[in-house]
Amino acid sequence: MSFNSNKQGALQPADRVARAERQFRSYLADGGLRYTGQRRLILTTALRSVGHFDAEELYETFRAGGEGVSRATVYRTLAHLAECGLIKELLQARGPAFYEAVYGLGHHDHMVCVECGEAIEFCDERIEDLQRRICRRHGFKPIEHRMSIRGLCGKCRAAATRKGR
Amino acid sequence: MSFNSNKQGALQPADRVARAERQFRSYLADGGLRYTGQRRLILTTALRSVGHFDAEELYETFRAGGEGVSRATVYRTLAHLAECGLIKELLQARGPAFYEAVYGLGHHDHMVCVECGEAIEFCDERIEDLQRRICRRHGFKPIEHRMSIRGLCGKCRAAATRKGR
DNA sequence: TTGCCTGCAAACTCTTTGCATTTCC
DNA sequence: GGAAATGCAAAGAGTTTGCAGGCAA
Repeated sequence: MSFNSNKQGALQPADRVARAERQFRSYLADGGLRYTGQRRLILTTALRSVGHFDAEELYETFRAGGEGVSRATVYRTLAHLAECGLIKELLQARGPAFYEAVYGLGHHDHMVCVECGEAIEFCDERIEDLQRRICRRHGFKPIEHRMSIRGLCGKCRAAATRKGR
Repeated sequence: MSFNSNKQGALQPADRVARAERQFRSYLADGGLRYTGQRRLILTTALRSVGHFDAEELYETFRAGGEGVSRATVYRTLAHLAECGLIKELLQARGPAFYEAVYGLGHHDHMVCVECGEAIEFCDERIEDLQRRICRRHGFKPIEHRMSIRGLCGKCRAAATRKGR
């Protein structure tokens, strides 16, 4: 929400940004892409951010600071940063909202295959218990929780192996 | 994805739908709302659904079946069903996508306060380990996971208690 | 008969895209 | 000099909303 200049000495001050910058350049170079001023600005601002942020906040920060970066560039660059693992989209949810009937059925979590989209349901009481404990420790009163694991299901995994690699 | 008529004898056939119907009517009555034909149709179709579905699929099912229910009504009714707990929105994410910088910082999950929006980060290695085991058991190869617990943070919880109740 | 509900279409929010122009290497 | 990036504005997807007429209680 706020993009400060990191004046209040954190653990890894500018060093973390410098390393991230190197990683980003390397990622870009691998794809024949360029490291432009806008990309550097977005990278450093995102990395210095405190807590969570969205594209619009970032865009407004630049506008307010007189640094011209268009909304489109912010979106395009965030996608790159997420792809190379420097930032992460919380609760990634592209496309329409999905529902499922839960009445009369027990609680469960999901494993979703990134290849075929299949959703495997599971429920582990030990995990549920640990979650409750963590909440208690933080004085947090849970209302509900969601857990989803993205990955490759058995079938797609086998198929991928068969195709070599 | 498919809304069959539940011909292949499940565990609780029409009974579950009947009970859910009662709960929905009660929820509606409490709010001075009405139980219309469209709402019944949406409720029963959603409850008989196999797996996950979205608003558009539901809408298309009605259109294909010659039952006229508008898109707007589907959206409005799904919100009601979710509010009274008969269905659940997977990965609820309204509004813009949120990001956070992760480079150089460890993995963690979130507790998000529904009142003030504060996000508390945590990480529990035992949970992580259990997740890996569950994946292995299902032949699933995890790429990443997300876990978030929605509830009331300590401060908001105390504030709510103070206000009576 | 009283409003809540519906359908329609327009509005809205967030994000992506096409295109002309600029920039980087 | 040529590919890639940018900015702009328009398009796109998904969802919500205003309003006139319909319908449950």
